[in-house]
Amino acid sequence: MTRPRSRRGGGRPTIADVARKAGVGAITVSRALREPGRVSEDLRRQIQAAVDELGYVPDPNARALASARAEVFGVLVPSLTNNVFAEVVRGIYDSLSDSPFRIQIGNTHYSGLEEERLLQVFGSQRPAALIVAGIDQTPSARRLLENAGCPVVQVMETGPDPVDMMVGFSHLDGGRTAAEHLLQAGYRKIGFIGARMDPRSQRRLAGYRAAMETAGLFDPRLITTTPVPSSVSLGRELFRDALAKMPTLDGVFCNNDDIALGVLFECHRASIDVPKQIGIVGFNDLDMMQVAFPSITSVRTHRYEIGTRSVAMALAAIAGNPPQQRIVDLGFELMRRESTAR
Amino acid sequence: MTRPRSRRGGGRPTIADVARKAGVGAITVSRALREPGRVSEDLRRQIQAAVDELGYVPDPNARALASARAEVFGVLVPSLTNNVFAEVVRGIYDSLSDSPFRIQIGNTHYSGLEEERLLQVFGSQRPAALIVAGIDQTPSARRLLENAGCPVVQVMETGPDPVDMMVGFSHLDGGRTAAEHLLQAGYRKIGFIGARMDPRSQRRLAGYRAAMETAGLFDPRLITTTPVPSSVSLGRELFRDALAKMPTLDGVFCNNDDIALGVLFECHRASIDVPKQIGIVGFNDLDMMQVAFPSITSVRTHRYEIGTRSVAMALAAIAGNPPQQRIVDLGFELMRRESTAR
DNA sequence: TAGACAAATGGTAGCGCTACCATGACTGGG
DNA sequence: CCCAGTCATGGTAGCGCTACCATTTGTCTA
Repeated sequence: MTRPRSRRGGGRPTIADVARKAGVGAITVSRALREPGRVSEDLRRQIQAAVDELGYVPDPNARALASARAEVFGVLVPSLTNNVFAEVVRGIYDSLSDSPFRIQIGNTHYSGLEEERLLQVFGSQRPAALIVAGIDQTPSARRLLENAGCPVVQVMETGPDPVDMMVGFSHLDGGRTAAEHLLQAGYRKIGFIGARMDPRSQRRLAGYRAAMETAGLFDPRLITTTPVPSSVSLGRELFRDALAKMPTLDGVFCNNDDIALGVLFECHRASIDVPKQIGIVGFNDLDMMQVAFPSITSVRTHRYEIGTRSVAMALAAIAGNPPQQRIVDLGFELMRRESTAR
Repeated sequence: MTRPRSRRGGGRPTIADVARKAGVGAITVSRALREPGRVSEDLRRQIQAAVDELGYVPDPNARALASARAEVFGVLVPSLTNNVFAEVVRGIYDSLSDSPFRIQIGNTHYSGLEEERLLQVFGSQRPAALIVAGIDQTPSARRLLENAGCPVVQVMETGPDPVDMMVGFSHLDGGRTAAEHLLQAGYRKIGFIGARMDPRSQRRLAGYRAAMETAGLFDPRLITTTPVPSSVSLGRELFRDALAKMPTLDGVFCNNDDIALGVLFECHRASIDVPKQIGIVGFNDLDMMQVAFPSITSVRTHRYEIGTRSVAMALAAIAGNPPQQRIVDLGFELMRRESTAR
């Protein structure tokens, strides 16, 4: 016995209601909504009128089930509050705001295991594309990405071996450039200060180290790091530690701008002249770097563009035109400012 | 003619595969996964073994379609990069990480129309709960929230008329407290500097104004605002404008900490003594406020807790125990620091 | 010991949509 | 003028899961 349209769903209009009202088949409604070109002008108008009148909104869940593909971009980042990733995510959102795709963000907390778990969760939805931060996935996470059955973009870094596509830049080169700039400015005892030493920070450190070794000035005691998450106050503390360890320090390359700001404030507090006694270089070039007094030299990275570019590549791949260039290096730019001008 | 299990879905194991392998009905598998208590110990073990062996992961789309309810929390914030909302979102994520609920974030860009559009999109998924920033929804957005058919939590602010539940604090009181503090510290020509004057900023301004009027010191020329999004560099510029307009300014209450930091840097640059010549108060109390030199007085808000609390309330409501207290005021705390200690 | 009742399990029928094929109406080339 | 080829439309059969109702078995009370 068929109950009379019980509507356990709650009474929202369905595609069948629209079809009935427009006097066409359900499929035609479905097509009119998804591939308007394949439905005649006339019917399209009729259907649109019925849609408007009923206030019909397609059910994305039913759509995903029937087509075996959800209109969802899965995005995996290690942190939600770190401004760097927030900018990437903003770029992704802005690029997708006029598309039918929804976005689902996963926060891995810098954990490979959490990344695997989230990849599993995301994969179960059959997303349209996946955007993941970093290139250091665990072997099993990498396997999940390879078998995701959708375009995958690794962002923030470039490397030799993409799962599918990549957009980012070389953190090693960025670190080297920062250190070389300090060397050219005449600083010699240049420290490295870093918090939350994730793989990208490690590569910046490696770049710093390469530059220092080339100059014959490397000394492991110049390095001060901690696994603790980065913050301005931590920058201050780490700088104090670094000075205690090596009182003759005359420059610092900071892992990121928060740390650099903490260093600057500690210099103010301890009446250390910047840039005369200490040169400071940050990383990412947040807005505040140019406003600080003195303004702080930093390596500008193109975070928002990484987000928009990754979406563009994924959309192209979804449309069947995978970009010819699978690895996109957006580079970086050294912004020279007062903090290293002596 | 039934084709032999065509699996247009792509060959992943389904609940029927698990049921067959475990020698039980599909429903029993479904129950074992969702309400283990209702399935006998024996079968539960058998089913778990089959799930593990096949690597079965339930399809959330099919689940949502069948149960008319998606395991999704919809979250609407006006900005992704503003640290304030990022903290709220982080609290939401952390509270939900061990639950089956996924999170979908919408970025309204401070636009009521965009908020309506996103509410429509979210609603079509039949989310388990909605968390939205602010209490100033457009009438039609409010209607969408009322008819969402799920718990709704408005966050960041409290007000008299919740759609369903609320977690936040009074921005008016926060603004008043900041201004009163400056007054008590002996400042008289106290300016208000604000960017992106969203409704919350407007209420902070109203609180400032109330305090100034009570003291008989209000002057509209003390107010400097702009609709432009907030940033540290903008803080610097607005402070310059404010000083040009009113050279005798001796204190500023800043809309937020970014602005306050910009003001501090400009003071450094212009050799204006803080706190002697100018007192500065920020809002939100980001980490850097306590590290700045001089450290900056700010109104600490409990953003992460707003996130965790809103989830707790929503989960309780989903479980059928809506909290007795529908409006939760988490308050704020004035952090007195060097920038107002003269 | 019968009857009532709860606990454990299963079958059926969709949820709302789209893939896949079928159909009929045209079009155009030989 | 016929038939292949295209275009517009529709019907059918699921996608993978769960709500809703059986059905069976065991347990307790009168």
